[in-house]
Amino acid sequence: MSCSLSAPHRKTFTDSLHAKGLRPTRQRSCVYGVILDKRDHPTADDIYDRVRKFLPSTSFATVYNCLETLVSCGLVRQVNMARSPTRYCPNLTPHAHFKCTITGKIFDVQIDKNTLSRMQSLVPDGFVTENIDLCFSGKGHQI
Amino acid sequence: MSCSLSAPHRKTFTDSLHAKGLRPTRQRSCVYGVILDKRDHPTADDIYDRVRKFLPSTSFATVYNCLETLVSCGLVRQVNMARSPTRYCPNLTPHAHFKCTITGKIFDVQIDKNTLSRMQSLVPDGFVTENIDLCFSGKGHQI
DNA sequence: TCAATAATTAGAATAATTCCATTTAGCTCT
DNA sequence: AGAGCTAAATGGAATTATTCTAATTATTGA
Repeated sequence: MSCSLSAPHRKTFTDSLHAKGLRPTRQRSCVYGVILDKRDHPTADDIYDRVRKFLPSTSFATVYNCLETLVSCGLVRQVNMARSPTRYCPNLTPHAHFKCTITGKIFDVQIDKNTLSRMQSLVPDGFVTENIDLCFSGKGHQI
Repeated sequence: MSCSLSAPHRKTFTDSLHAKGLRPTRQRSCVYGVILDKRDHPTADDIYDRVRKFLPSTSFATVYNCLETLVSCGLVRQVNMARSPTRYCPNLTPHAHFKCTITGKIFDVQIDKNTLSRMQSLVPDGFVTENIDLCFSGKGHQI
C-alpha cells in the first residue's frame, strides 16, 4: 500500500521531481509513500525498515539519497531536535513541532499566517529565507 | 583568559549550578568561559580544542557532560541545524538563528517580545513549553 | 531497442555522541 | 586542615548516524 501513491500525491511527486530534472524512481516514490502513509515523524532508520517491506533490496545510502532529494524538492521536511536523529515529515501546511521531553513524542503545531509573517520579518534585509523551523520542547499533555 | 570568568559571569555560573545542587567545577567553568569568550556558535569539537588550551587533560566525555549540564541550567543553548553537528551559544536575550546554506555561517537574529509571545501562544493548552528554537536558513548577505 | 547517464547497491569509512569502569576532585563535617 | 562521601572527570571503547566509493542496475530519450 505505502509503495503506491494516490493519484494526486503521485502527480505532485512526479511534477516536483521533473521540475528539477530528477527521475521519479521506485525507491523515491516508496520513501515518499511511507512518510505520507503514517504521519509520525519517522527517522531515516524507521523509513529504511518500512521501505524494505516493499523493496527489500533498498540500502541505507538510497534512503538517505532519496530523503535528500525529496527535501530538496520541497516534498518532505527535515525536523532536527536536540539529541535525536533527524526526523522527516511530509510538507503540507506550515507548522511547528513540539517535542515532549519526557516521552520523546513529537506533535505538530499549526502556525497561523500572521504569526508566520511576523516571524519571517525578523530576518534582516539582505538575507533570503528559504526555510523556517520552529521547535518547542517541554512537557506534552496527558503525562 | 577564557578560563577565568568575569565576576558577574562567575556569579551567574555558580548560582545557576548551586540552584540545581551541582558543583561549579573547573571544567564546567572553562567550557562556559570559552563559549562566552568568542560568540561564534562553536561545536563540541571546537569547544574541546579551546578548553584543552587551558585544561589539557580534558576529555570529550567531559566536554559533552559539561555542555549538557550548562544547557540544563539554562546557561547555554543548543542550536540544532540540518546536517551539521550541534552548536552552542551563551543564553542571553531570546534570539533565533539564521544559517547561510552557502557559507554555513550562523547569524543571530533578535526576537522582539511581541513576536515571541505570539509564537508561544501557538502551543495548545496542556503543553508546557520549556524551550523555543527558531531557525531560519537561506542565503546570508554579502555572498 | 540501444545508448547515455542518473540512481541504486553493498559495504567500508567517517563523524558525532555516549557509555563504562576507574580515578580524581569538591564539599561537608569535624 | 584532614577524612570520608559522592559527584564529576578521565580514557578508551562502543554505538549511532550519516556519508563515501566503486560497481551494478534502472530510467529516459532517440
